[in-house]
Amino acid sequence: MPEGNEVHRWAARHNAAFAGRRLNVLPGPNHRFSDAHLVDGKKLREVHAVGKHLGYEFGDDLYLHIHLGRFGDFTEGCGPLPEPKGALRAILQRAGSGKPARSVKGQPHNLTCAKDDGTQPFPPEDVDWCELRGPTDCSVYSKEKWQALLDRLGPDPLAHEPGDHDNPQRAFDAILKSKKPIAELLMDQQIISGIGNIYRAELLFRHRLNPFTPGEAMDLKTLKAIWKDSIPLLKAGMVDRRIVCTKRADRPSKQEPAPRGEEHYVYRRHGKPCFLCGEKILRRDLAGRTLYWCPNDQHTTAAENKTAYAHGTSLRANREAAKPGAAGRKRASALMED
DNA sequence: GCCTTATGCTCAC
DNA sequence: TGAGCCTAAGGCT
Repeated sequence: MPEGNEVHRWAARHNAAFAGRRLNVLPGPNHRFSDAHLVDGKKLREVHAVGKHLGYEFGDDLYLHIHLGRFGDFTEGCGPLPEPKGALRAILQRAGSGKPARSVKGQPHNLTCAKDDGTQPFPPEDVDWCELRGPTDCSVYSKEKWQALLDRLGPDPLAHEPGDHDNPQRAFDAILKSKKPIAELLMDQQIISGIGNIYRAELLFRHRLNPFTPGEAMDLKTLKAIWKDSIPLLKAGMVDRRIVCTKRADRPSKQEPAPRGEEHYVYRRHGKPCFLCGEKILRRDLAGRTLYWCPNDQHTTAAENKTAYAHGTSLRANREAAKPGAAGRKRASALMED
């Protein structure tokens, strides 16, 4: 369930564990990874990460493309493979490994993958295999197809190789030309790659921005500040498998690390008081995803606040209510009576 | 056990 | 713009 920070972390770990080695690449028991045989037994050259996409380069024009989507996740282990389960999609395993089995579901890590920072079950050098579950995509690309994907993606705040993906100017230009709200533009992977629903909500709050501001009404200085802020925020993103966006001084507890419930300013805090001003956090659907914001600190208008979901009703009921026409309202009222 | 929700994306209309 | 797909966890009955 990653945003760009976690995808880059997997790339770093899998490079350390698997790059330069021959791998067994196996489909799960549900036959949904029909390309496995194309890369099985081949040597992995390098793992690439751009935005939320992973590319396992096996040479010979073969890139295993993995996109975790909302639900995808890896499990890592050492030694013999565990019993396969139904939802499993793919396994990457060092050819010829055979240590005692240890496994752990995606664990807390920082992007740096420090070996001895206390957050690792074991260092990536000791990882013999990984299992993949629930990805949106797991298929083999040609180099041309991989490159076409890269060309389509906007700059990535976590890009570490000089080139297009580390140059934000393209993103700034696209935003300043658009009439769409900034909250929608920040989620658009063709504009900026790697930002997801948590970071967009939290970045907008950290810069006290009205999420409904049209891109063309933004100013370049603010866009540069958001970009600059996003880099350390994404890098430091994972603490105990949580994305933490609050500054220590802003947390009610003033504690470090952030206690549960104090990781985010607005994300999934609807109905709760803003840490800074006490106003209730609002939420609504925007382009198919839930947007969270503080009406006071983010200077939204009364009309904009009126579009927020009613408290105490389900997301589904609110989505139905937002649909035009009497039928939608009827469905919504039926749901709300539950 | 059912319902809801979730860090995402693609395709058809 | 809406439907569909992917999986797991938590809250509720």
